[in-house]
Amino acid sequence: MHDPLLSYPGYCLRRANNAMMAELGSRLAPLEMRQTDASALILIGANPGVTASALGRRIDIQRANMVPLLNRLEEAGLIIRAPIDGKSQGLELTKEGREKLAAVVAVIDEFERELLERVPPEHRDHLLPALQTLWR
Amino acid sequence: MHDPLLSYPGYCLRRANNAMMAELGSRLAPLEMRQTDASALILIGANPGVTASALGRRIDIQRANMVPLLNRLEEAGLIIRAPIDGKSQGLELTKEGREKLAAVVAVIDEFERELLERVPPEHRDHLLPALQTLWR
DNA sequence: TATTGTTATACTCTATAACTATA
DNA sequence: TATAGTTATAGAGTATAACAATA
Repeated sequence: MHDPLLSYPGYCLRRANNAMMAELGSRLAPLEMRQTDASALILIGANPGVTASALGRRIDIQRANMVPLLNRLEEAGLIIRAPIDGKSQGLELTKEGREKLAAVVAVIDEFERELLERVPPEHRDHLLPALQTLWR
Repeated sequence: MHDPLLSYPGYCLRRANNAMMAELGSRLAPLEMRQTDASALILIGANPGVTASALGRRIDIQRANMVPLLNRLEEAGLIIRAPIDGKSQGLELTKEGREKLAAVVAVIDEFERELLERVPPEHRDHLLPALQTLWR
């Protein structure tokens, strides 16, 4: 079949994203983590005390949609919500959260390593900087 | 805020995809086209007589989900379903479909051009081949 | 007055299962 | 027996509007 779509970077970006995110999702599933859960866990680990609002802005998730995400992490015993003032809460990892974070990072590091290995060596180092210019 | 996610190609792939697809979606909206509609229209135009099943396999959309998509295109007068045998239908563009296709391709070509322009010249030619290896 | 956290809700996209009819 | 087209449905993910309480 003739496929003009293959010459479109945007189309290939979408297909590559779909394929890679499906793969990552299936690797995180045994840890009972979604991709957004993993992103949040990593950022809370790197920024203890961050608020839900600031975290949502960083990973581009609406405030309203942060609520079920953080509820999930809290109910799993991975984070606590510590009041900062009467309005804000600082998010912190629990001991279980730090252990889960280590497991998540191990999965993601392996995933990212294999992702880059799929890219031919002559293109490999260009991928990350190219992608970063498309949204930052 | 410290953000370890920025060093992950997979994460940047997702963010780049979200940003670019949101942009493309907003450019296709005035044409009353979704991205999958546009992909289907392009492939039907390039492969007259293709079946719904073959088209779905090519653009990775389940058979079941092709139905509302093709209904949309047919009700908009853009395609016809021409029986091949008692089981299959060949998809064809109508005159309106060919006109819509031209408009869609114009929008996408401009979008793709601007996408590539955002990528620094030293990385630009590496993007498409790198992305293609991630799903083909 | 702007921001935080929250609730409720709707919409899109996608996945799955099942069915009929035909190759 | 495998495939094409279809229907119905359920689950994610996300977007929007509104609210109370606080900075």
